[in-house]
Amino acid sequence: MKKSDSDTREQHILDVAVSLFVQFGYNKTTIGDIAREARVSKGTIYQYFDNKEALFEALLTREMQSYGEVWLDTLEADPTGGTIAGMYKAMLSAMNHSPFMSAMFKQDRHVFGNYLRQPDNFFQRTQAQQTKSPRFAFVKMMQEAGAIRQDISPQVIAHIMNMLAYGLVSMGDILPEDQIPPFDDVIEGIAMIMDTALTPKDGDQEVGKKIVRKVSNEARQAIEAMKQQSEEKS
Amino acid sequence: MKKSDSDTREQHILDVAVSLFVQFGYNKTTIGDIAREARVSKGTIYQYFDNKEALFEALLTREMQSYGEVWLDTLEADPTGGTIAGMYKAMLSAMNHSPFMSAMFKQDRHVFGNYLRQPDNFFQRTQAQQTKSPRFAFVKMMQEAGAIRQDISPQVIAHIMNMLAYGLVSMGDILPEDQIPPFDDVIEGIAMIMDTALTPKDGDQEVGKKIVRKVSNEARQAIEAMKQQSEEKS
DNA sequence: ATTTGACCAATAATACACAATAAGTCAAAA
DNA sequence: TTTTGACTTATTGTGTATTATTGGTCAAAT
Repeated sequence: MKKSDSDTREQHILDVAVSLFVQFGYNKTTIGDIAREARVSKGTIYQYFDNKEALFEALLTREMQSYGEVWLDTLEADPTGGTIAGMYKAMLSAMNHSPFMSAMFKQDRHVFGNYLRQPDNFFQRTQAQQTKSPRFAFVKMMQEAGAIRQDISPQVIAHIMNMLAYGLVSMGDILPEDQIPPFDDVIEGIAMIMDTALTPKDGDQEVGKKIVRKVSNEARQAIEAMKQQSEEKS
Repeated sequence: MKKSDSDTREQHILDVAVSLFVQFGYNKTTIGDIAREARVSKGTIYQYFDNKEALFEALLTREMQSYGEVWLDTLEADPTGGTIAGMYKAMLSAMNHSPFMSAMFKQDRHVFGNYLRQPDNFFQRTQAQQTKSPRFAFVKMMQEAGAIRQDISPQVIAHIMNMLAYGLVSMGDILPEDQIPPFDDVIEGIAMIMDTALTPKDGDQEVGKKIVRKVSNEARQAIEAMKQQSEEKS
C-alpha cells in the first residue's frame, strides 16, 4: 500500500533524526547526516519535509504524542495508577524513556540549538497558552473532589510537581552519575512522598480514580485529534 | 582601628563585586568595573586580592558563610524549626535571599563563566568530597532516630530534597515570571509536603529537634572555623 | 603605610578574505 | 511517480592581521 509505505519511510527518517538530534544537537545534525543514516537521499527528505525546521517540528509533535501514549499505557498497566501519585509516577517514567522529551522539558540548549532562535518556535507558541495548563486543571479537579489535600493551592502543587520533574531530568547535568541514586528508586520515592503528603487519610479513593480515568481518556482523545490533524496537513 | 578599617574596605569591595558578578557574570565583570563602582583604584583591589580568581573565591567562601548564617538564624527564629521540614524551609529561604548562592547551586554558566575553566576550581574541589555529603548524613541521623520515615533510603530523600532546591532556583530560567507562584507560597507548600510525607505520625518530635540543634551547632562551629582559617591566610 | 593611576603584557574582541560545509533545488534516472 | 545526487546558494567555520580591552605591576603621590 502506498500510503503505509511512504508513511513508514517518513517515520524511519524521523527515527533516525531523533537519535541524531539527541546525540549531536540541532546545529550539528545536518540533513545530509540524516539522509545518509536513513539510507535515503537528501531529495527524499525534502519530499516529506519542507525544510529542516519543519522536520524538527514534526519530530516535536511525534515525540510528544508518543510520550503521551507511553504515559497513558504505563498508567493503565499500574494497579496503583488511580491516584495522583500513580499518575505522576507514570508521567515521570514516560519522560525518562524519551531522551528527546527530557531535553524538551529542560529546554536543553545543546539539543535545540539554533532552533530556539526561530522567531515563532514551539516554546514561544506553547508558553502563551500554558496559563491554563492541563496539569494545573487536573490538580484542581482532584482537589475539588477531595482526592488530594486542600490546604495548598493547586497552582503551588502543580508547580512543585513541575519542579520535581525538572529536577529529575536536570540533576544529571550538575552531579556526577555516581552521586545520583537509581532512577526507579527516585521515582518511587517521589511517588511515596506525593502519595503520603497529598492524599487525605479519610479520602475517597474511588473518586480520584474516576477523575484520573476521565482525564486520561480526554488526553487520549486529544492525542488522536492531534494525530489526525498532522496527517491532514500532508 | 586599622584592622577594622581595612576590613570594611575589603568587605565593601566584595559587596560591589558580588552584585556585579550576579548581574554581568564573571567574564563581563572587570577589575576596573569593580574598582570604579567601589570608588577605589585597581591597585587597591590588588592590595587585598592576589588576582581576579582569588577575589572571586573569597566571594564564594564569604557568600557561603553568610548563607549558612542566614540559614541558621532563620532556623532559630522559626518555632517549627525543630523538624526536618523546618530545617529544609530555612535552607530554601536562605538560598533565595542570596542570588549568588542560587547561582552557585545551579552552577549558573552565565554568572560563573570562565571561572569554571580554571583547572582546580571550587566545584571540582568540593564535588570530590561531596560523597559523604552533610545533607545525606543529616537525613540518615534523623532516620535512625525515628524522626523521619524509614521506608525510603536516605540517599533518595536527600536527592529529592536536592532536586526541589534545584528546581526552585532554576524554574525562573524556563518559565515566565507570571507562571510561577509566589516564592513563599512554594516554600510553604514544600515544607508542608515534606512534613506530612516524612514525619511519622507516632514519631517523637523532641528527638528530631535535638538532632537539628546538634547539627546546626556543628554547622555554626564549622562556619567559625572556616572564617578563622580565611583570616589567617591574609 | 596606603593608595593611586599611568603603564605594560597578555588576552580577547573585530574585521575580513577565503575555504568548507550545509540547506535547499531540479533535471534526469529508476 | 518517486527517488536521486550533482548543483546552486546561503551559511558557517578558519586563519590571520589588527585593534581594543583587561589583568596585573610599580614608581610616585598622599
